[in-house]
Amino acid sequence: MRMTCQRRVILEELRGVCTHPTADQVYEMVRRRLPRVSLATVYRNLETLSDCGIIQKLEMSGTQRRYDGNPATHYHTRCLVCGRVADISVEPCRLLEVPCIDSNGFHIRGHRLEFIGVCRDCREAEGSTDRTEAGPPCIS
Amino acid sequence: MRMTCQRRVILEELRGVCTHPTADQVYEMVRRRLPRVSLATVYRNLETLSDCGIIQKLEMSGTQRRYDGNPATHYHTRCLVCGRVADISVEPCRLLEVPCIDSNGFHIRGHRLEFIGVCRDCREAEGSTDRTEAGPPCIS
DNA sequence: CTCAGTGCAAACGATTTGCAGGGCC
DNA sequence: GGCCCTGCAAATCGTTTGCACTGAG
Repeated sequence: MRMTCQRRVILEELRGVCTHPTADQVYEMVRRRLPRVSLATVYRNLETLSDCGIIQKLEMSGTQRRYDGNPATHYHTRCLVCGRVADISVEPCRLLEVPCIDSNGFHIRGHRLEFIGVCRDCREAEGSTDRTEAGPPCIS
Repeated sequence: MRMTCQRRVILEELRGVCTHPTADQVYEMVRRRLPRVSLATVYRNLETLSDCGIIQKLEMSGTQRRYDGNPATHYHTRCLVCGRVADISVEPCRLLEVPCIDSNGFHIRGHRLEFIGVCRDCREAEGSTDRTEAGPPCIS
């Protein structure tokens, strides 16, 4: 794998953030340093880099793909309001990764786990506009 | 919600299989009974039915969406060779669903977990060359 | 009768690909 | 100097949407 200028900048930019950007966000970041770069190049390099295990491709819950400069196994939380993705400090469940045969004949080789939640910003935005603020103490 | 003919057939067909079909597979199934149905109608109804909690939308790792006629919470295994999806008999981890605030300020409301493996057919197809050993602890 | 639901076609958005040059090793 | 990599544009693919019409309640 050749370390071209584009590839290096993409990797540097991705490692420089903790936001798990989408391909077009990476494109915008890279474009500030390499104005003539193309989106296709960004896609191709993100693909190549994740194939090599240098970065991580995050594919879950039917949304736009995201990329993570940290190749180590760890889990993420996704905000169901704004889509933001953050790392979460849950230990990887190695138990679930022990190869085994399940009842349907599948040879299990791994798992994907992500958490769904609401980030602080979105909670504050929601909270200031509706129901939660005005309610009297709940006596249930 | 009106129970139109299209909606009823889509639901019946989806409940009649355990293959977790994609929208176009549902379309083909429905088309055998309603030849003039449109793919857009299938998409719209699958959306409506899952919004109502009657069926489940499965949005898994970067592939085509799939649908499940069983609305109860359960996990799935996906074959990394052929993409087939099957139920897996792992108890939902209720522990992970207890609302809590993580270290990044996310209010966790749920999680998504899927298992990745190779189905029996694909193992046999690629198979005689490699690992046939029985795996240790089995999850299911 | 009314309006949610339909079929059709066209739009859409994310990602991929064909191609003719350009530059890393 | 070979050939991997690039930029550009167009293609692809799953999914969604605008519109006029239809049929369930």
